[in-house]
Amino acid sequence: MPTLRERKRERTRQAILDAAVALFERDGYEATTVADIAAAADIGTRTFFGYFASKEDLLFPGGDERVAAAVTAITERGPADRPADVLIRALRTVDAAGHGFVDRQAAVRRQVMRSVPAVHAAALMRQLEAQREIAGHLAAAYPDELDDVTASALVGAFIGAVTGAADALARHPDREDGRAAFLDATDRALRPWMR
Amino acid sequence: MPTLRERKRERTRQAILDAAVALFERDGYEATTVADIAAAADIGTRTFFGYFASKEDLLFPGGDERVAAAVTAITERGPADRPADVLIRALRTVDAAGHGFVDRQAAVRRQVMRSVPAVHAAALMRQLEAQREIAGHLAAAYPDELDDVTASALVGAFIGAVTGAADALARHPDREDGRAAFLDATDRALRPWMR
DNA sequence: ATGCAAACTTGCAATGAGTGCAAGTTGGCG
DNA sequence: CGCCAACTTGCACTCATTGCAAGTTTGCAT
Repeated sequence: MPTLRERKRERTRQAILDAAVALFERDGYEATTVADIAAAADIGTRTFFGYFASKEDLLFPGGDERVAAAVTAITERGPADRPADVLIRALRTVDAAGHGFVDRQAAVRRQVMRSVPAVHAAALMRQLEAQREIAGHLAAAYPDELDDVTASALVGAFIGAVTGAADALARHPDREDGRAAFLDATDRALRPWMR
Repeated sequence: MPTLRERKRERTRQAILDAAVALFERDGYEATTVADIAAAADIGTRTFFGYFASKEDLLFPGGDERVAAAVTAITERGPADRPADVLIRALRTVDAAGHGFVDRQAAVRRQVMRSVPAVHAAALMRQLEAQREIAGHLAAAYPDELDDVTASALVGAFIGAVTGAADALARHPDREDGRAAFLDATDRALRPWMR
């Protein structure tokens, strides 16, 4: 069992996150001040920054499960798999994983990303870091054929295709065939690598 | 000839940019305040925001020539060119264009992007907008085979490969074979589309 | 249980970006 | 010449974020 201090810290952290999500949903991201959040979580405003380095960080708590899934796909590659095969499998895994559950956290994040450019920018930054990590693992998995730069180019191409499609789709609010269009578009963009 | 008002405005705008670049070079981006810049350009601090919406904007003045080059490549496509062929040619054009001239502006921008995450994030945001624009033109050029989403996926893949490689390369400060490694990496990542 | 050091909380004062407003200037044009 | 729109600027204000110093609380060894 974690120590009292740790349990307490975790509880406070959760309280902050819960308060923040509730306020963001009710008043919007920009209209909610850090002071509001701290008050709602019943801590001093100054204390907030002991838990989150910035207001933006509230929208990206914890690590990215998608990175973990990709790394797993790399680790569990088959002997006949080429680097591109591994990335294809990784995409499928991630897609299958992040399906069905609609967590409030993520819903708010998407909403805020649409309206606050700085937050969208922050998300892109995290995506870049994710690419770096995945590329590092991929290069390590194929030391004889891929150097860091080539692995990064490859991962960049795959993730770029997926996010490009997702971004384009996000700008068509209507469109009920979203998922199908997304799968079709990424499939066509990445087909040259499939076999 | 533009009106006096316009000439004046342009002169002031340049003065602000020049002052900013000089100060960024001397003291660094973060150590330079907007008030400093305004003072150096001999205008009121408040006036600064009538010329640039934010301090970050100083690093990204004017439109992206790379977008223009890509659009040109799309416009001047040959009858036998597939979408991917056009994008390949666009990359070559851009690469050839942005070669040789080392403008101070761009040098400062790269330097600042390395040290200030928020600025790097802003750059990624602009890149996304560039992708959107290019994808829009590409989809318009191939109305029968590409919809918005597929075009975006394709453009995302190409730009993703390039920036992935560039990012990886930027993290190896040493390495004198930079350009060669970059060309090799993007070539390998995009080869499946070449013919 | 006792007591000390490390970790945590908080208020206070600053800094710096960005904004709304209202008063004063200046350029464009009939 | 005279009016209107555009431009400039100072002022006051909101907010995120940080450094600091003064309390509090916990972990842990004695």
